[in-house]
Amino acid sequence: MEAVTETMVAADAREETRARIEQAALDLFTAQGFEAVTIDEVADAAGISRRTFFRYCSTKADAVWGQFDGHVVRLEGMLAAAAADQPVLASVYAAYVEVNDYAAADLPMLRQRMRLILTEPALLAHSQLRYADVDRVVAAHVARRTGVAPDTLVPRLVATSTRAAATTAFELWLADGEITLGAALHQAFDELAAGFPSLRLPG
Amino acid sequence: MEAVTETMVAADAREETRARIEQAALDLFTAQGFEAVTIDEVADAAGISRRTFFRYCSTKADAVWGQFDGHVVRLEGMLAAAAADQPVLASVYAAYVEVNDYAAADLPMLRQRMRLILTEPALLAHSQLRYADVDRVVAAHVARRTGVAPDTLVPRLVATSTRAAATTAFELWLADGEITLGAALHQAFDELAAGFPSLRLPG
DNA sequence: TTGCCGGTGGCACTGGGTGTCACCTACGGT
DNA sequence: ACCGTAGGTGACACCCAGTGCCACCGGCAA
Repeated sequence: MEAVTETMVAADAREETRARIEQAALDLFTAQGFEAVTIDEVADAAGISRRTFFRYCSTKADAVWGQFDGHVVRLEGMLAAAAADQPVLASVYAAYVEVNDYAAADLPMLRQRMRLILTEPALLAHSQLRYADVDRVVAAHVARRTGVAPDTLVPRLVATSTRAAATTAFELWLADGEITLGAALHQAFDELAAGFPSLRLPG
Repeated sequence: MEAVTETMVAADAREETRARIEQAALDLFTAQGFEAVTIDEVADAAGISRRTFFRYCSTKADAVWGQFDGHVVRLEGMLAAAAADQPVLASVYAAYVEVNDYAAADLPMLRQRMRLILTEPALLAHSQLRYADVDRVVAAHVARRTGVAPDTLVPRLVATSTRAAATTAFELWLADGEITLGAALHQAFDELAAGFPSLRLPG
């Protein structure tokens, strides 16, 4: 459409379309609610056909998640590269903080995305499927480090409860508005790793 | 259909129909997979119409969960009745164990149900919506006990991570076949409450 | 008998998701 | 310049979950 467009290779055009879909979906879902928006409306807003929408996003809910697969891969890489002498829980904690260390420019979109995911029931449900991938990666890391099978108690429990901590940190970050995402993660992980010390303080 | 049926009041007939739907759904989903079974097939197997199915279960996934609302209510009651001098985490732990103390006769159906929920992606996603109710109840209890708002870090974190522990215990119970559900819950909660002590043991 | 009422089934409709095909465009080979 | 191919796209038809509406049928009270 413009001078820039002319020089675009196919991959670039694809990426640009993907971004348009994502932005259209986030805006429409935020304005009208996830259920109230039709895929036809998202497709129209993104300037593509309904059929093409499903070639980019396998599900209506997928449109909200963007490049989440890349996050899981990055998390996996960080865990694999963690220092061998670092305590297991600390390595998981550090990887979660690092993978969620967004540039300031990305924070508004992240807020929009997470608000939708934590607010809209259908998206909250769908999130479980995405988080299951994260859990597998974390459980595999814990299992490797402790020398047990990945489907035993401790790896699974560490994976699910650290993810619960991360999700809680996101909720806190969304609701507060003041606190940093990193600070929220820090608080949540400290509570978890120490067995909820603040519950033992005088009421 | 039989002599017993003649004496049934409306409420009894409704309960009997509900049970037939649940059993038909569990069996069909187990045999052919959740996605592969149509609601028409479940309705036919239960001897009702498709439209009536939706009067008993608001969702295809709901057919698997049975009387789960009652469990949440019971959990809430147990937490409210917990001794005031009992540590908060211990009261949550005890309530989870008690609400999951099934009669031996109910265990096969529970196994079938939980296997589906933890195995089928659509049901796993849906479970997040059911568990959100549990989390609210637990968070409210922790908040009441600690004198903070229910939507702050500690209540939310305790709720999500204890539920993560319970879910992990269910996974363990399903996969193992030997271990008791109560024993699995015990192991998971002990790990969680002590900050994952087994991670500090020699490799 | 009449009128009401709760549960049921049938029907039509919306909307998410998939399979299929025809088209078009960019590219490499001749 | 021509042709063939391959990948992205749009249009269409289809399946199925879920909803609204109405007609029916049973029991029950006046």
